[in-house]
Amino acid sequence: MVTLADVARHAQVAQSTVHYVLSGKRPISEDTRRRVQHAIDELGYHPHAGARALASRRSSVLALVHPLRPELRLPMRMVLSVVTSARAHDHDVLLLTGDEGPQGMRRVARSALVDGFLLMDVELYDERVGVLRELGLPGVLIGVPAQTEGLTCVDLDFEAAAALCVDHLAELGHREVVLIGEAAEVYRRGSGFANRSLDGFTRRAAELGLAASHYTCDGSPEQVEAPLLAHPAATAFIVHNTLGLRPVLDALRTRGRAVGADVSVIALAPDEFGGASVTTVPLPSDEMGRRAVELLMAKLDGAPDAGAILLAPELSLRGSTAPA
Amino acid sequence: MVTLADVARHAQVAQSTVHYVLSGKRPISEDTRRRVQHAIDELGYHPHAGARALASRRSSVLALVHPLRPELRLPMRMVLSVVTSARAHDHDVLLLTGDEGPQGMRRVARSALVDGFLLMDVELYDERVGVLRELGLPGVLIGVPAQTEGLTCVDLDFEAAAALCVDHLAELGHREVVLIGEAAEVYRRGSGFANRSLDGFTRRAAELGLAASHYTCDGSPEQVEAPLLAHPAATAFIVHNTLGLRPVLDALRTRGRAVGADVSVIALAPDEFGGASVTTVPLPSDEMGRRAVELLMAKLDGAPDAGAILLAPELSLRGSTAPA
DNA sequence: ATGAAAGCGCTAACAG
DNA sequence: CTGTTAGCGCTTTCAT
Repeated sequence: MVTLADVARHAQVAQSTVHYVLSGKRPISEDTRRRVQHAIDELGYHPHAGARALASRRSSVLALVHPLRPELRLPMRMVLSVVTSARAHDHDVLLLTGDEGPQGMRRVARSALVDGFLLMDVELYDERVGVLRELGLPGVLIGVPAQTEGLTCVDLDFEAAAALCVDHLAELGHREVVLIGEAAEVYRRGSGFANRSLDGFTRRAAELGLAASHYTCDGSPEQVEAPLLAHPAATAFIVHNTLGLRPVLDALRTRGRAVGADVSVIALAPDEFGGASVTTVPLPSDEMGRRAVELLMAKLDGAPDAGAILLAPELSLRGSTAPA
Repeated sequence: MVTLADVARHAQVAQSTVHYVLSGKRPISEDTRRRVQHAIDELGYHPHAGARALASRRSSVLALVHPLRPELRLPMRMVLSVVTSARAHDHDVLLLTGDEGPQGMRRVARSALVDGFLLMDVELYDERVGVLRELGLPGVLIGVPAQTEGLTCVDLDFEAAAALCVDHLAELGHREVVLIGEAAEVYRRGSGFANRSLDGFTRRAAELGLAASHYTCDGSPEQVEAPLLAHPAATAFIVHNTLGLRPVLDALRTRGRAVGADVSVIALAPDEFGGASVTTVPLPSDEMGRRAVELLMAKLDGAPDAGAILLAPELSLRGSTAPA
């Protein structure tokens, strides 16, 4: 392995000089800088991560924590965005899954393997938040829990997002809107995003004087059919259910209704679902991952908690909504 | 931070003694072992990862490398399986994406951040394989490249998998089979799995004397329809195209054909696709992740290359196939 | 069966 | 602007 000492010898300077050209924490004369840089390139030097972590008390690694409940969904878009953003700040990403539970977080924190935490998919009452507080390491939540004091969270403003859906449909002249939401269990579990979007939906529909109804949907044929049967004349549907979107579209077509013509459907879902033909208010996975990393980097540099940061929703107009 | 010295002081023994009760590399009297263990628990000691890596020249971290091409698919099932398996062997997982290119692999290897590599989604001619060789660190490929000498690879036996699909349909009495495969570009790019399954399909159909045809499919309506139009009387379809599966099923239904009754469809896809009603030869993501980790652990312990390990396909019978 | 001590490669405080 | 040096916390060799 090539060490700092090797580089120093090669460049005829002291170790610390090499260190300081690398860290930039000290003024270095142009001449030595060049000699050192040359030696570094020549020898192919890379600082030893462990030694660096030991001496500096910083590992330059972030832990990305998958929800503790053993549900098999990994928001890939966001994971990639997190890794890319972390690299842009010279950090790497360690993946932690729910299997190990809170112990996993304690382990990597106490062993100084990571400098901070990114919690994915945070729910209203999330075990990980307590662990984060206990550990005292910087952390950023993706998703908003019930209590946000002393925390930093990023999420889509689901209330505004649902309201935006209603607005769009109202502008198109629809007078009755039906929300096909997540499975009942999701609301009960206290998922922040599901409940907040339901609130936004209900409130905005009331403000605009629209008839509004809400159905939970677990994706089963029965629960997909239920809202359609109950509202045979409804012309506007909002689907906040990633897996239910396709079945709902299929069911509408089967009933001979032309989506984007005599019936409008708008989805609240990650962009990759729904494909190219469904009007959506997309979950900005890339931006959420990026913002989360940036907020964490700021915290590592001593910035104070930022509270709950809600990203403004945007309408992604495609072919599935039309005038009433 | 609680250090080895703290524990040693607390237990009235030497540092090295604490170390050896932890590592088990030396006989320790029952009495001291208890005292030390007690001190460890009492103080909540966790060894410092960086210090350990520095002294032992092992980081206990594996790099999981996402394909370098910037395609946005992360096989979540497998990632989770890899992390879980790695933890079972006292290792953590660092996620590397394509963004950084081969430089990322060099960086984490040379800085001793990781002990070995797991390459996901390896193609026939994969840039990462060369980098792996150059670095000289242990690595396991998930997917099989053109040259496997001096390597260790895990993958589903796609040739056998496709043959198994053909067998199943032949047993049901079908005499003509149609393979709806991946996008043309995937075959051209030299994806190992796509080409190998095509081989298995062609060969077995020939052996059994079945009429066989193959279509590439990019998921567009045209390419989904094409095979159905060309073979209006065909009763057996094999779909090796994750995203194309749903559209194919829809298109068949739209034409009034009852899947699982007058037409049979079998999918070669990860288990989560197709849902509960499609007969599949599933990609064993969990097992692949687990095997890959185990092989890598063995390599870290000095085991020789294992070559290409092909997992036997299994038929997962559901409702979408029926007698001709 | 246990202890003492020399590094591992880097950072940062101190000295000039 | 540059050099010297004392650790960081753990592993391992050498003693006993």
